[in-house]
Amino acid sequence: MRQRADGSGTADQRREQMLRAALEVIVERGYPDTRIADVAQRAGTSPALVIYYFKTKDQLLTEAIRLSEDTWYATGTSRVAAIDTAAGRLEELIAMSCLPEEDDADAPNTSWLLWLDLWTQAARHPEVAGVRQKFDERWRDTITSLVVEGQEAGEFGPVSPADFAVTLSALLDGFAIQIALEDPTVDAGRAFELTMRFAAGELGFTWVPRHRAGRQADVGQRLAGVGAVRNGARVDR
Amino acid sequence: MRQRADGSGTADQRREQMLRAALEVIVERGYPDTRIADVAQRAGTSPALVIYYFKTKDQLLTEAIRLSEDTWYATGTSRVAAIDTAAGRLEELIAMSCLPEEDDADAPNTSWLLWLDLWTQAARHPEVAGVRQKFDERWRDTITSLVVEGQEAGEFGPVSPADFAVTLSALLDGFAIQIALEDPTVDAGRAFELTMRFAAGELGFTWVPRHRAGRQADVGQRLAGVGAVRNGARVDR
DNA sequence: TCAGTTTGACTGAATGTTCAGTCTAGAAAC
DNA sequence: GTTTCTAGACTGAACATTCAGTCAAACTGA
Repeated sequence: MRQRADGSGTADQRREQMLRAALEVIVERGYPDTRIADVAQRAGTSPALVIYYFKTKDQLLTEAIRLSEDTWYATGTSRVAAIDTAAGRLEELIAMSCLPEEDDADAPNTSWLLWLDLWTQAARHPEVAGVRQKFDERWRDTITSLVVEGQEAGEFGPVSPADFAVTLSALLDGFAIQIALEDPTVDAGRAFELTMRFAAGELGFTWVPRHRAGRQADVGQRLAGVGAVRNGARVDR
Repeated sequence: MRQRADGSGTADQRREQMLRAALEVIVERGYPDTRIADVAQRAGTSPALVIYYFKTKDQLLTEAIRLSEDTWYATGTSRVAAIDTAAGRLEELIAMSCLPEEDDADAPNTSWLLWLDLWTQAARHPEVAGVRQKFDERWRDTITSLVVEGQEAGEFGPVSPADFAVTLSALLDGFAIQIALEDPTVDAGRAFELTMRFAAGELGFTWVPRHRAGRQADVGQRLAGVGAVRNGARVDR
């Protein structure tokens, strides 16, 4: 609403700027070691101002994580919605939790590290637990209805959508850990491939990895072609 | 080696006492919020003594987590070794990461919460990262060789043991999160069942849950019969 | 056997640092 | 002139770690 003299923008912009700063710091230093002073510095303001906007440190961090999850989900599902086959949509869904986003300047790269912090905090802080719970439910629901759609379209076999959703999301979470911790034996590409194989086997559609020798090429392709819809999933049941 | 007058035992016992105390506190308060004073109090000593034994707080906590993982793995695998079919061994392996241990007084219940903390710390502290890395490798190797054994015995079909191990361990980690955070839709029993179904499907053996209506009963059985070997896995390929 | 010495276990009281959150007051917008 | 923002300086509490010793068991040598 208000335009500051120095061009720093409205109060809302100020808030978001701080939230983004907070996210960066959380990813770097971890949730508990994130200091208000760090966030303030990165946002180019004073600690006092940060507290002025967010009553407490916890509120700031919780809101930051919520923002991150929400934007991640929103951009991901919008990409998903543009795909016409259920199998393709599922592939995109899996890609969005395995393969790195192109890091757009205005979309803070949802780091898997953030998830680790989210889980750990959720264990002890009810406030955060609520955020995670909702986020997880939404995620599983998304998978569930995607499966139902695929079944109605005849693309997928008759498995229990709920069971499949629970299992797939667990698998993705597990791989997220490996990716976040940069496990040498499980990089993002392998996680993606194994997950796709699981999904294909379980739901009964055939899937062939596009670039046999090129997981990196796959990632590169994501980075290069923004609008290019991945169409490797072939349905033939 | 030395016996104290008050019966507090040798230095080694002291150390272990502190490590166990540390584990309890970590589970309760979380890794970063664990204070030396807490550990000292629970071990019935002074903060200074804790530092006397473990140079720093980090060393104490890292060692505590290592101890926990090692005893968990050791007791689990010894149970596994007593089973004669590969499918049965696999089931026990899965049970040990899904279903709660009987909480023996001298074996601190490996809480899944500990894993969350382990992962989060591993992300930022190389020392901890090493511990996790080794632990994970060992775990996947265990699964891999179990699969190979099963294949040689003709119990399992011809899947890639390495791929299966990576996928299964990711799935288990993912479920561990849900269990740790007490997700209402994914309790330990359901996680166990879904994981077993995945394993059975993937490896090609048939598996029927023992107590259809009784996941809880299943856990209860574990709690009751210590030596009773679970023998629900039937191989028939 | 026993004074003297060493050594490891242990403690209470500092010390110093790190931070979240407050206070005061000035600048900008309306 | 009043409300909304903003920052610098500050406060108070929490905590890890240090230090300067105490205490008792174990060893040593006569």
